[in-house]
Amino acid sequence: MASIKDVAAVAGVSVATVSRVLNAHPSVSAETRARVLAAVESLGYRPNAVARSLRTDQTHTLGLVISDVLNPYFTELARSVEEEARSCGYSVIIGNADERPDLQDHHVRNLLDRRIDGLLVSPTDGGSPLMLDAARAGTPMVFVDRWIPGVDVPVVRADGRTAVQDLVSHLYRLGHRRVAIIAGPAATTTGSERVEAFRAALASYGLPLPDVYIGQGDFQAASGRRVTEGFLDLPEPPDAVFAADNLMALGALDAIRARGLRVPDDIALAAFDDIPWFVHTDPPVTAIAQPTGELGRAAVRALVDRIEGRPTASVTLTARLVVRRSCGEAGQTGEAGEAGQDGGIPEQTRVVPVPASPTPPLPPVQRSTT
Amino acid sequence: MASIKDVAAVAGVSVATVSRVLNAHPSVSAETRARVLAAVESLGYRPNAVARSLRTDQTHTLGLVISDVLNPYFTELARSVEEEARSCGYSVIIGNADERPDLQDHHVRNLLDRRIDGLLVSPTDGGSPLMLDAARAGTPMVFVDRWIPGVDVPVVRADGRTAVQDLVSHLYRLGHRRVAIIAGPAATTTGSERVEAFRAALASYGLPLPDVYIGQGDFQAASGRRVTEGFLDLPEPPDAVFAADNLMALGALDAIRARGLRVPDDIALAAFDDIPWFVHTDPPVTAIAQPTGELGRAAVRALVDRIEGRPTASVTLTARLVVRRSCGEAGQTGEAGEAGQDGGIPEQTRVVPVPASPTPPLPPVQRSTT
DNA sequence: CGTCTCGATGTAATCGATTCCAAGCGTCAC
DNA sequence: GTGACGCTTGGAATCGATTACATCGAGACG
Repeated sequence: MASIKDVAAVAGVSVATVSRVLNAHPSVSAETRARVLAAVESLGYRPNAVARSLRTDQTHTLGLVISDVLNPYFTELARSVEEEARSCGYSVIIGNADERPDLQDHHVRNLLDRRIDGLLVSPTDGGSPLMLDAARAGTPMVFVDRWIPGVDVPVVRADGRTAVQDLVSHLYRLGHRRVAIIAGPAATTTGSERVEAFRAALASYGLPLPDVYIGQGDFQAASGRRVTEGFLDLPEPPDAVFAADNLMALGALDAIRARGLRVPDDIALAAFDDIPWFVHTDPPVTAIAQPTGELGRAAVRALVDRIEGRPTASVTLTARLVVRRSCGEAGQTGEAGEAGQDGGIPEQTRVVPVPASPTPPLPPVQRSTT
Repeated sequence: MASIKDVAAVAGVSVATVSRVLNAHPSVSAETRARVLAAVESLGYRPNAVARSLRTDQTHTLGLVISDVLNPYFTELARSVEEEARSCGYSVIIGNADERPDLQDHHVRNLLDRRIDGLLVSPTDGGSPLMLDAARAGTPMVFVDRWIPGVDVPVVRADGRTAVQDLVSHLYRLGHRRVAIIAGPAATTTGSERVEAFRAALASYGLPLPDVYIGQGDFQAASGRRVTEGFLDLPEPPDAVFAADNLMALGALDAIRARGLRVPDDIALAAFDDIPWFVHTDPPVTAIAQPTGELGRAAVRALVDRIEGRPTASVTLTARLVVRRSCGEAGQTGEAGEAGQDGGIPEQTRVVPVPASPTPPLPPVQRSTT
């Protein structure tokens, strides 16, 4: 592959001049520039990004470490991250942790070794020494979706408390009183937060959340199935189940169907994270939708700000409840084609008109500087 | 960040010796090795992969350019590729083309600039000059799923002809005679191949595939919806629709539901590419399943072979029909929990027991050296 | 007409590794 | 005693770029 030396030789100039032309340095005569460009063209020369990175100490690359690519929520997040990064002149290298701390560490180490300019992480656990060290050492870093408490790193996430409150209100009005949750790993913020929000919302209706109604999942489908089976084996099974992510909801659907039970007649189901498929499941699943694309874009902007030395703010957006049929038929239906998803596909969906809620709603967007 | 020089200084040796220790070169005394390792440890030194790549002209990185990350088929493919690559000591950088040739080119160029060791591509179109040049220039390359005819690059893919034949046989037995297809872009091999296989299978049953029953899609949900609407507007709409990928099937479901029609009573639906969600849609969707994980692994193995100078073979695996309920109830039901997907989730599924087929079945696996 | 300035270009150092070559030194055989 | 050999180790070139500094020539100005 042709190098800058070859170009210099063909154009009859020094490598410095070639470099100047390539980097749009002003002090190159028009005539020389043309000659160099012609040489570049004729050789099909492309600068070696590796050499350039070594010299400039910049890779124009962002690392993104996510918990599970197979989860449509993270897939969409990854996509929006790449899109925004590209428009900012950065590439993205994705590391998939599969919810495994060791794999997460592997990817963080790998990305750091490659000298990425900045790191976007949705941590799988409470944080390995490696990640904490990196943060402390000044690697530009931003947490997205999940975060690690006590680390001085901006966080871009969605607050689901209002939406969870709306969900509980929805369940309550449909007559559900024995409600259970399939929780995510306690080590993740989203895992514990969603349980707490759910518990608080239930409490505001005077409903308990007994321990047997808290199933420990790991954000994967299989755990949703396992936990749901446990619920159904209880002497007094719940009449509604809330899955803390979409894959565990899928597992729950599996388990319920395997028992020959019907949603929502025998048991209601709702999920955190909305995905296109939920419109077409049997029945369509009521879910809490995060502004995923906006989350990804905001995270990239925050990280790029940090990389380029600008002040960086944490961003909190709000999630919203999307009512479908999996918790029971509300008074009204709204069956026709409705609000579209990203691609403009008609969705069988109703964004809940903020039902009467005993707790004050949160402001739609919070911003705080870190 | 500490460099090899710092390590050398701390250990009281030259950089050459440090490098030897790091690369497990034999001629270093045990005592020196220990001293160097101690220095590495105390400094938290990690070798700079950028510098190393520049010197060795190897990045130990594979590029993967896929057509659409949001398509669960490609997500799973990407995941298995990364997994296998990791076990071979390579990292993967994914480029998402979003079915856009310009984006595909952007990513190929970017990956080439980064001097990846090899390229895995599922081309969005017939192939840009850029990609053809790269192939000709000797960049180790392997096509996966889709390919570009006439280019001397190994192909790893699944043959769906048998499965399509099985599908048509299934449709025929259920009484469907007016069958339509939502095709992918003609520029992709999978786009045209699936139409041809479908047409051939129909012909073997004496059924026509008139032009009005061939809808032009682009592998995205919106096009599936649009094409299906067109079908339903025909004076004589089809009684069965075959979508050439899962996203277009999703769009078709949307369109059918928006008309208030029922699957399979009013119209049957089947899809190419099986995904976990198809088990839980209303109704569960009959689909042609590719051995996605194996495809990804085989592709990586082929590419690594090529990179490391071993002979490389094209690989063709076979897809199989998975019968569910979206084409109508067959004689039997098979309602209980059944064969699992990758994660072991019970699926409401029946792998078709190779129905009587007028054409001879293909051998299960073909291998040919390229 | 000499010098000063400025634009255009080249020379060479540098980034952080790897690796060839040479050198130092101890040991052993003759 | 000395030459050869082998084991360790260091010096220095190298990969392909960027960039500070030097140089050179031409035009401006006193």
